[in-house]
Amino acid sequence: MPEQPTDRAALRRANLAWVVRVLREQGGLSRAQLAVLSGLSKATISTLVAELTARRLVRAGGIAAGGQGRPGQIVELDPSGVRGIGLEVGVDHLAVTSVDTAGHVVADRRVAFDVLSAGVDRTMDKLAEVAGDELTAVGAAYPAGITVSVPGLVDTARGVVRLAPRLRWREVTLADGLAGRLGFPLDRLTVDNDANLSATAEYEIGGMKATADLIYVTGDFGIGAGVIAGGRLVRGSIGYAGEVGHMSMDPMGPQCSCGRRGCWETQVGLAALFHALAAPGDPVSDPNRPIEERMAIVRSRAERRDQRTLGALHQIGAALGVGVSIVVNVLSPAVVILGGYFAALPDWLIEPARIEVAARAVVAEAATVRVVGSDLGFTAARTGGALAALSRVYDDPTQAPERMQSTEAPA
Amino acid sequence: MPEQPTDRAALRRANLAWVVRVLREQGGLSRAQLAVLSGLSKATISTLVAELTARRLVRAGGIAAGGQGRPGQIVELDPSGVRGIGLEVGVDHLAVTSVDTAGHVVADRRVAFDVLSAGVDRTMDKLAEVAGDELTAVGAAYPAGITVSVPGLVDTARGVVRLAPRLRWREVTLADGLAGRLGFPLDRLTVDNDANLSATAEYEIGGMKATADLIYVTGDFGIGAGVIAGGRLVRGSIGYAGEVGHMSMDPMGPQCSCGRRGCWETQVGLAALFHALAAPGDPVSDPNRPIEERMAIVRSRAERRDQRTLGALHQIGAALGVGVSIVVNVLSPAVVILGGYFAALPDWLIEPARIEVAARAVVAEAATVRVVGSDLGFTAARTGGALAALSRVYDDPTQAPERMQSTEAPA
DNA sequence: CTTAGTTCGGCTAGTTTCCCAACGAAGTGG
DNA sequence: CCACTTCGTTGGGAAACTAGCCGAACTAAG
Repeated sequence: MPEQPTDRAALRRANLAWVVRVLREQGGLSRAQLAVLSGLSKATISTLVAELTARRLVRAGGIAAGGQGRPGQIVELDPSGVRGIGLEVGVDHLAVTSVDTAGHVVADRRVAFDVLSAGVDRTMDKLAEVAGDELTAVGAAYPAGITVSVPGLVDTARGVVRLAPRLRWREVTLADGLAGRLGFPLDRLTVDNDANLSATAEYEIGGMKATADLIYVTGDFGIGAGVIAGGRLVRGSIGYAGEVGHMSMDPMGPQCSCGRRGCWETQVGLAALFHALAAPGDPVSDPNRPIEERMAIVRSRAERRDQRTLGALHQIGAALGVGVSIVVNVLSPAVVILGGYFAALPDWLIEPARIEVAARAVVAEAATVRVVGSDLGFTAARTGGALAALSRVYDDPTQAPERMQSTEAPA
Repeated sequence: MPEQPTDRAALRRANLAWVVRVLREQGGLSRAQLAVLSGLSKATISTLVAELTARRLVRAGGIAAGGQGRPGQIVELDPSGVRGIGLEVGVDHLAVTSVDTAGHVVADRRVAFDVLSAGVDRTMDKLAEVAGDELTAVGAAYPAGITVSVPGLVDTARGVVRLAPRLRWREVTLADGLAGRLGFPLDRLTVDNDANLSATAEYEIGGMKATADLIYVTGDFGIGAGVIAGGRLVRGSIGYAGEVGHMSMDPMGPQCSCGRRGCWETQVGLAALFHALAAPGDPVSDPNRPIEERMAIVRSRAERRDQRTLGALHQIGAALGVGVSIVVNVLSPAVVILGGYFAALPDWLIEPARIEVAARAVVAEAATVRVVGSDLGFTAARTGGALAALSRVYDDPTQAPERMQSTEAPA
């Protein structure tokens, strides 16, 4: 099981990746600055930059202003060269997002689609169609990879969806199916859990970017978590880390769909929310309305200080905080990011959650752990997928194809 | 914060470390086998082995038997060259362990010492004395490092014990104090939490060795956990990961010393055990008896099928399982190792815990996660410390001093 | 406007580390 | 004893980084 030892090619790869990583974190830098930061010589930096330019990962930027002496020529990421593509399978929609090397979302499209009635094959057909459109739109840029976000347990190594109750999927060989339909290489097509990818998105470009220890909690009918520890995604031994929805919170709690009692999901899942704040027949509980619309109704009621709504939200926020405090005590993250519907009702859910966490975390921790709403909204998972796809090239820039010699136009 | 880029020295270090790591995991191998495993050339392997030999990390072993052709000369770790030293501060004792490169414990000494009445300074004096004796005993071998295990929250970067309630320590600059007293370089002296080090020991040499995702749970008055995910210790943003003792398990549970209700510790800590299985005045509850003796009494009662004892153990085992199931759902480890007093009563605590975990873990997980008792007993923490100290040299073999040229005796 | 000073980035020579190919060494099998 | 196989070393060569020099480009001062 020992990782590969390092040969010279790996050394080069590591240094190319280092340059890309620094440019990504610090923005444009001159070669001289890169040399100082890296400890490598200017000559080495120049060859690295030349190779990255040939691979269309970086390009010449402006001229560094100010200071004495010859100004440096800025080297910056080239947003036009490479794209990462994220796909998303939801219960009632499919979506695609494309990000450039700078981490900017250059395309985001969501199409309504009833996955349940379409079934696996027709869903894959449609997903391939959506992905194919985006691949065409990418044009001359190199599509570094495609990552599919799925709300369920995923065997990432094989690209198989083991179990996605909400989609009624079980043992779906999604990576194979898509690669075949798209003619896209299988090794650049991955499938992952939505919470994991959302956590990745928050880590890469979210408000708490580059926080090495963070946890993302999805708020939906099911509750899941994506865990990043020490700057690396924690998947667990069989890839099922973050399945926090079925933590036992209350031995006497209500029955859960999993058959047990008092799972966290029964306290803070969307079903619990609707049950707590609306009688049957209330439009808020109408499963045919889009979730954003229902959230808007809840928000307006809360703003009108409707007592039942406020009470329900407070109760759920508190239960949310109790669960979060457990995860905090296990993992000691710097920040817990609440996504999905939690982020849609920040004023009423996150504040009570914060109070519970502060009261329950280990003393010294309470002062440092932050609980915040996601600002990526419902696009977090697919954006994370697109970023994860990009990271293939970030981690090994030699994956990007080398451009022909710069055709120097003769005078 | 990008890590160091790779220069040639780092390349060499990585390859030296790779050889050591493989030899540690696979035992002795010939140069030819190492070349095949690594993908490096035989020539490169030869130079790597030569350097490691000069640094006394490996030595020539026997001759590989069997097969056609010239038999290979085995290269194996040299147990005499380097030592890792682990110190342990307990409430009623200090201890020291020394391990060699093969991971074998070559010395283990425990001295009774009342830390509470001695206070911080006298404890550090005594600890330095114990460590000094061991440094002398190490002789010609190179002491790679010293790691001190403390039952509490530790700032590992600074070597400061932030809070250790059982020792009544707060903000103790242990690394500085010891380094000064011992004349040992500060950068090779670290302080860490006992659960983290126990997890390290299990990962390095325990029965579940090399399991990349494992969790170690200490059973004592306080409950703590050491988390290894993806082969790396998870410390959390401020180093307080694994503080599972104060997870809220039951909103209506008994009062905890931390002031809240229903913490896991109140259900499965040693205090809960004694409370459940003995009336006041019972010798089992006598805090002046050593813990091993009290456990022996409990064990004999359980073997005699004493009803109160069996009931208490079953109840605690079940609560143990509920808590473990939460951690399992968050982290999806391959194994949960129960240490401390849990390991002393395996037949009566671990089996009920297993049943709860199987019933509560996410479906697919229940089949794969294992719950076992530690077989390192009460020495896990200090052994882990010694191994952690060794890992400094494993990770960068150039830390070990280079021996003079092999003084070839003239004929 | 000229000159001095500073910094940038490319260039060349040199070092380190790894790779390749060939070869002697040390066994087995006939 | 000889063919055969495999091991580990050796020498030549390539890849990648280093050191230091130089022209280029800009600022500052006279």
